[in-house]
Amino acid sequence: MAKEIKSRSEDYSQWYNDIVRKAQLADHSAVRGCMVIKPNGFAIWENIKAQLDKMFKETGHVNAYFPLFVPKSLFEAEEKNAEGFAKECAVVTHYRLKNDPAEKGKLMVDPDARLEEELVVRPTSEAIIWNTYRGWINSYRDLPLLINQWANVVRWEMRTRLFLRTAEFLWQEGHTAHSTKEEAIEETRKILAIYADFAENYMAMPVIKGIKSANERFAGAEDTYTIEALMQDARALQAGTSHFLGQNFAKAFDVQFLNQNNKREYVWATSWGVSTRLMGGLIMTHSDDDGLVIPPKLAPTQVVIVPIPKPNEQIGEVADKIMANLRAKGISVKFDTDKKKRPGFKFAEYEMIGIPVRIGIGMRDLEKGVVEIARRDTKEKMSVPVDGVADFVANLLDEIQDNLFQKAVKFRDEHITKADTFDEFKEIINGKGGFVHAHWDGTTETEIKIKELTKATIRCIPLDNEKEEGKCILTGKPSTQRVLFAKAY
RNA sequence: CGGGAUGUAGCGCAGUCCGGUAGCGCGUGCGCCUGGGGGGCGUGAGGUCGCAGGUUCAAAUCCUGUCUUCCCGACCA
Repeated sequence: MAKEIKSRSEDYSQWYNDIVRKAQLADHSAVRGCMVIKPNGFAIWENIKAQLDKMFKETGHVNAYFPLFVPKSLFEAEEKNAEGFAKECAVVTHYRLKNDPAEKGKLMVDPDARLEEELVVRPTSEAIIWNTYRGWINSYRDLPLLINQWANVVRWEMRTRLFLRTAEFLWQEGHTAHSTKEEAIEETRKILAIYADFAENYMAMPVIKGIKSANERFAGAEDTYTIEALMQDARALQAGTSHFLGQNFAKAFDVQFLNQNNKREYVWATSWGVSTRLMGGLIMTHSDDDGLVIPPKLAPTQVVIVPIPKPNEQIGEVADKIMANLRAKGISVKFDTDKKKRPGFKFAEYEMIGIPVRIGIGMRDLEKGVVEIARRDTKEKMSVPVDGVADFVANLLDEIQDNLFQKAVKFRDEHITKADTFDEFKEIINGKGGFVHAHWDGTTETEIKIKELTKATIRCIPLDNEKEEGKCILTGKPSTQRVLFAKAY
């Protein structure tokens, strides 16, 4: 059978689309720019969600749910935020349809059912949440308020790609209120650390923690912190953001509290989010020309057992025993008893959908008391005695998780390059790509100019950045540190 | 939102220029043979040609409109 996935070297975009389709992660829908997340894709998202949710709760956050619609007057209250999102908002103007008198069987918007005030479909929930918080916060005893919500949001994007940028997407958005600036900044950084921990230790996707330039900052924030990952095509992906909002929203929505000295103060705020975009990052960090590769910690099914050539009683017995042992260790496993498909076909199919470990059991193996274990990341195959399978697989899953991360780290590190002149800068951006570590004079004007000339943007100023005197690569003006540039998704 | 492509069977495509009532490969149903990396032979099923109008004796094909998807740009998580 012909290869069904375009190779990465031939056409990276097409490869990505092929993976999403062939691994049955998502489909396009009847609605422009909106996707259907299929069971294979949603199962991974559920794992992402479960782990993050646990981490949020361990740090004192609780979940709640706020409405999809935001009255326009609330939405516009925080000016910068409203301005930032205005161009991509869906707006509800009517609340009723009626039969179209001109065309039988058709419906039309009832012109008599215009809303007095339009409702904005949330592109993010700060407005509705801060309007609500005003009623919840009275005293310093009510603080901090640490709330998260899992929700869908809508941003009317011109150009969409499955998972990476869709008009509607799923995400979590945390919205916290604090009595001091320091505590809010600490919260912002704490969440960033959780995101980085999750990205690296669960997704096996190395990230750089940093702070955004003014130009790339979230509208309405004082500071935006980010985790930036690098995809296999050497383009950067913003994988999560955590915002220190200062008192902007507290002032816009008049959220004040009485401090211990009985004085009224505005609260300090944060917001933070990661979205289904992480799925895109996961795909583009690990997958290869044979299909999806999922790190074991997020794989809905970690191990699949394939009988060779087809199941019989003896193979079934061994498979059952192995499954029981694996499950006792908390490993998810599936036994493929489908008699209609051939082993070779199953091998290819499970590689396509990214199951980390495959166990092949045939009569020839059983005569020797072994099974064949194949790992998805390296395609390596090993013979392992039946009795030791559970321990072997448990170790192997850890090893795969680690190997995926190390491989990604190596690639990322090889694609961080220093540039000291603009010619060098352009050569790297247009050549090997990746992050370019270069001096910048700190002005938005220069940043925009560089973007116009090279399409590279400032991804972040790394938190662990070393201070270093230098000259801006474009203007030659003095600079105190290098920042990371890259072409980004 | 601008430029360029695209839409025909589940998937990938040909047919469109030069209108005449739809075809190929893969998949799929059934049968037999096979069986340690996407099997072989045989025999079937499956499409109001994206949608809506129009021209015509006749439209996948020509015209108009509209929508989808992809690529490039602008915008953006």
